[in-house]
This record gives sequence, C-alpha cells and structure tokens, in this order.
Amino acid sequence: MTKEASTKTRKPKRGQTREALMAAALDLVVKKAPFSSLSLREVTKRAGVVPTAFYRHFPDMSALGLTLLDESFRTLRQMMRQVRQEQTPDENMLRGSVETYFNYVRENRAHFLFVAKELFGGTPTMRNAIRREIRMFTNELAMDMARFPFLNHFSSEDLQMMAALVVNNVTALTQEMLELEESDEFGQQQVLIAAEKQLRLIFLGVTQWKSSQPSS
Amino acid sequence: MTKEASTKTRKPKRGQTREALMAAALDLVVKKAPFSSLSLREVTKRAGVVPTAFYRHFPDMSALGLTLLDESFRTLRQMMRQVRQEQTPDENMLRGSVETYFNYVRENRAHFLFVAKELFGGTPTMRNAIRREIRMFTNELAMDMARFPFLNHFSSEDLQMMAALVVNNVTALTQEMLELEESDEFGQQQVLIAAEKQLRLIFLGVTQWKSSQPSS
DNA sequence: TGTACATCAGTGAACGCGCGTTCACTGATGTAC
DNA sequence: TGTACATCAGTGAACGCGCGTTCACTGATGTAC
Repeated sequence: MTKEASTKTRKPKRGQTREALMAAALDLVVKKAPFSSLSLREVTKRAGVVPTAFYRHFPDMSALGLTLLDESFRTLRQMMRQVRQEQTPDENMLRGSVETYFNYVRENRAHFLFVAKELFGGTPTMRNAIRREIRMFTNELAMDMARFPFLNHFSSEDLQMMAALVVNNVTALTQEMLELEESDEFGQQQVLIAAEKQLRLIFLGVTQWKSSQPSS
Repeated sequence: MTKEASTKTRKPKRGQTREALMAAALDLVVKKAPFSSLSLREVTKRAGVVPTAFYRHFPDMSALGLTLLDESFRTLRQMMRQVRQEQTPDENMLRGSVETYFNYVRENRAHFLFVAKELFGGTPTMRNAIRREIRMFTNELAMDMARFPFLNHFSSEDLQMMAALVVNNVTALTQEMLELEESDEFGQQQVLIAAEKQLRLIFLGVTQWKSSQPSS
C-alpha cells in the first residue's frame, strides 16, 4: 500500500545513460555500418560505459534497435500529419510538402539512415516493423486523397495504387538524398527539384487517369 | 617460349570450389543475412571446404562480394537489352516488359536479394558499384525514350527525370516482390498488377507533360 | 611412352582478438519511520 | 531532521566461442624432355 504512494519523487535523474547508448548507436550507424552489424561492446564504448552497463537498460541489442525504430517513426508520423493537414491539393501543396519533407530528412539524417539500412539488411522483426510503418503512410495518403472531390470517384484499389506510387518514389528519392554527403548542398537541391518534377508528372497522370477511367 | 605454347590442356577442372564458394555465399544471403554480415568461415563451411581454402580463390570476402555483384548485373543487363529491343513503345510493350522483368526477378531471386541487401547495408565500394549500375539503366532508358517520335522533343533533363521515375518504381516494386515468400503466388501476382497500373499511370503523365510543356 | 619436376588446390594446427554474457561487487540515490 | 535500509546504475574480472589469417604440409594434376 505504502509502496504505491512512494512513487512521488522518483525518476528525475534516470535514463541519461540509456539516451547515451541510443545516441552512440545512431552515431555509429551514420559513420560506420548498419545497426545490425554493430556490437554491444562498441556501442557501450562510444557511450562511455562498461559493456555490462548495457543490460541495465536493454535486454539485448535488438531491443535497442526497436526503440530507435520507434523513436524514428514517432516524430516522422507527427510531421507528416502536420504537412497533410496544412495543405490544399494543388501544385503549391506539392512544392510545399516536398520541401518540408526533405528538410525534415536533412534535419533527421541519422534516423533516416538508420531506417534505410535496416529496411533490407535488418532482422525480419525490424524489416516487418518498418514495412508496416510505410504501409501505414500509404494508407493514410490514400485516405486523404479520397477526401478530395476530384479524386473521390476512384476505386479504393486505384487510390491505393496511386498512393503507393507516390510513397515508392519519395522513398527512393529519400535514399538518394541520404547517399549524398551532408555538405553536398547542390546535389541535395537537385534531388529536391527532381522530386518535385516527378511528383508533378504523377499528378498529371492521375488527372489523365481520371478521364480515361471516369468511374470504377 | 615453350611456356606460352604449353597452355593447351590447362584449366579443364579448375574453379569448381570457386563456384561452390559463390553459391554458398548466395545461399546464405537468401536464408540468413546480408552478405556483408557473413563470415568467411561460414561460407567455407557451407561450401564444404576448410577455411584456408578460401584464399586459393579470393583475397578476402569483399572480393567475393564484388564478383557476385558482377555476376548479378551481367545477366540482368543482357536481359534488359533484349527486352528493350524487342518491344514497341505502347501499352502492350508495357505489359510485356513488366512480365518479362518480374519473371526474371523470380528466377534470379538469390541474386536480386543479394543486391537489394547490399544497396544500403554494404560497404561504400559495394554501394557505389550498385548505384552506378542503376544509374546506367536509367541512362539507357532515357536514351531509348529519346528515340521515340512522341518523346524526342523533351529536354534531356526531362527524359532523365522520367526514366528515373520509372526505374525508382521498378526498384521499389522489386524490393516488395523479394519481401514476399517464394511460394506466395497470389502476392506476387498482386505486385505485378500494381506494377502495370503504376507504369501505365506514369505513361499517361508523360503524354500530359508533353502537351503542358510542348518544347524545352 | 616414361620419368622427373613444377604448379596448384585443399589440409589442419595454431595465433591473438573482440565478442556476448555471467557474476559478485560498490557506491550513490531514494524511502520509511 | 536523522538513521537504517532498499533499490538501483555502473564496475571489472572472467568464461567460452567464432572470427580472420599465418604457416608448413600433402597429394593430385600438368608439363618438359
């Protein structure tokens, strides 16, 4: 009984080693190798603690990985919702969204690199978790599209297909952007311009699709 | 002098362990982990030779990797050229090419899995080699497109952009297909249908782009 | 054709190393009364 | 407020293991004459 009441003044200082471990792992992913090939010992070394300290915070490396994954997508989801709510569905929306998104990628380079490297190289658990998130984005985008008058007469299969097309391309362009040096401003600008053009072309395809398949 | 003439009856039996090593590595990539996380010892164990035998054929694992990469792309390039030469640029071409390509992916699952997993997780050397190949496909596709009357008035930047759009999507769909179980015929069929639709939509976008930007 | 020799592919023992994980420990922080 | 105790985060030694690589070796295959 007293135990339940005694949680008043707890947890103020906890968790800073935990954060150091997560930061160390992310850091190593950026400048060395995919997360799945990092060793527990090198992560703790970079975090400045002894290897055994790791177990005070995570049962094993894969738990750390899933925590990083969660962290990566939590803020991304938030950002995406914001982008989609603020905009109206025309070409200005397109330019604005693309810029907002790629700025976010640049500001969260480490997290995106982490995800990109695990998308194919990670454990099955990791890969499935990432694919689930991407599928979720695709579904949300399809649902958003369904709300727009000039799109809402498409079948849900067609909307899914279009959303997938957009997400596939943005994913590919994100990977392309991550492959560039952080300092390569010109290259990054090029990717951004290409992204806008490609999405504009898809947008045109969608309007044309509308007239060639007026209803489903 | 006699030495040069003496190469008559050489090399008939050589190289079968070398091939066993390559097959073993590919095999492990399919059912276990990305190539970059395989150990020399497990590759030799699966190939049925002692670890030191490895050095008779490759200086190290990364040399084996680059050989596998070369093998993966050599046959793919060949197939792609054939596809592109046989077809005419209309919607039938699209359906036929997509089917031919994805059949090839299914028949060469191991090689594609190998490449997909290294595309982000591999060493910088490996990643660059893969990206160079993909860029080459994009360039060839852009050049092919330039030869068609209804496309040849676009700027080369626009053609590149369109080709990149196609290649990005096919790459993403290939990864999606590889993520499915080999036995999941239904899922594979779905990806194929989605691929056709998406490319058709891009095709429509291209015709529309033509009229909205009549010349560059 | 027969013999002596060179080349080559695969062997097996041995090395030092970084790995994940266990354990008993220490000292700091929080809690009860 | 002061004291006795519990909880907790980090330590450091130790373990057995798989790793890449070295080395001297063996026996088979190919070559010269």
